[in-house]
Amino acid sequence: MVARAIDRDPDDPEGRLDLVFHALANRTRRALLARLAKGPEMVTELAQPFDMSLPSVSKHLRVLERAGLVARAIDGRVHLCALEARALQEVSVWLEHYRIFWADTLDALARFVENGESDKESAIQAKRR
Amino acid sequence: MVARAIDRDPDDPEGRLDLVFHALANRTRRALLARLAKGPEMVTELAQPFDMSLPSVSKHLRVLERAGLVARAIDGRVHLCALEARALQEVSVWLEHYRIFWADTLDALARFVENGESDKESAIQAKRR
DNA sequence: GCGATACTTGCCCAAATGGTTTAATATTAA
DNA sequence: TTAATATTAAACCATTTGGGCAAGTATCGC
Repeated sequence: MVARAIDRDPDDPEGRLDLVFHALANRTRRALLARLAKGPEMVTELAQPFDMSLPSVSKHLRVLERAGLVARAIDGRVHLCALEARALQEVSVWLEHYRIFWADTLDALARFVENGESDKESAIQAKRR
Repeated sequence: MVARAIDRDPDDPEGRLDLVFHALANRTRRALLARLAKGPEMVTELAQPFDMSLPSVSKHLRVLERAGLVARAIDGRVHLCALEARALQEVSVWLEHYRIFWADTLDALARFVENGESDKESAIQAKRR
């Protein structure tokens, strides 16, 4: 009844965002990405630090792969996984539309800190806007 | 068996990321955010464009609220909802750690476009790195 | 060939998700 | 006071998720 991730058209930007955000909404998968940020790794090595069975990690990797966050190079029996930033960049583009909503607040809060509370009113003002 | 969203410690950054990414992993909720980016709205107005029952939209709003993406001001029987950017900013901070992984590729591709293919090799090089 | 190694697949299970409909609650207006 | 409005709550349902284990499939080294 609910559209499954696997049914989503990969050419549909909303569908890709569904896949990417879903993939990121799990701390094991985010930890895998953090690991891959240091360089490519094979599946067994990736799974090693997790208190979890290998098949579970394998499934998490597949979710990341389908989201375009991980690329896989199969070399014999070893699957080498690497971070694929394209999908993260799509998230960044999406986020950009909302940046205006916190930029002002941050600027004002930064001034507030720098000026030692003297700019408190404008900080609150910015937050309310 | 699996940790539920509601069980997550809101002071735990990973838990907050779980909540935010999960909230964003649904196109109805992203559409609600896009709507709220134009200004605060009451629940009924927010729900109006969606081919979905009001209680469903109400639940989506609660998910967004728990993730810190939406703030609610109750005025009589009307609940006014507003975009709350704090949580999106956390996503931005998280994403920042990975920016380096696509910045190079983008720079090289930009040069590639500017130089009319003359820089093709370095673009591919950057992509491979 | 044959065992060890590196993975994936398939099946099971409890819990979460996303939707529905029907109440319930609270506030406003007539 | 009574009816309409705005919204949530509760109960229900199908599907997805995330975990486990056991079995399958390649591939490598001897």
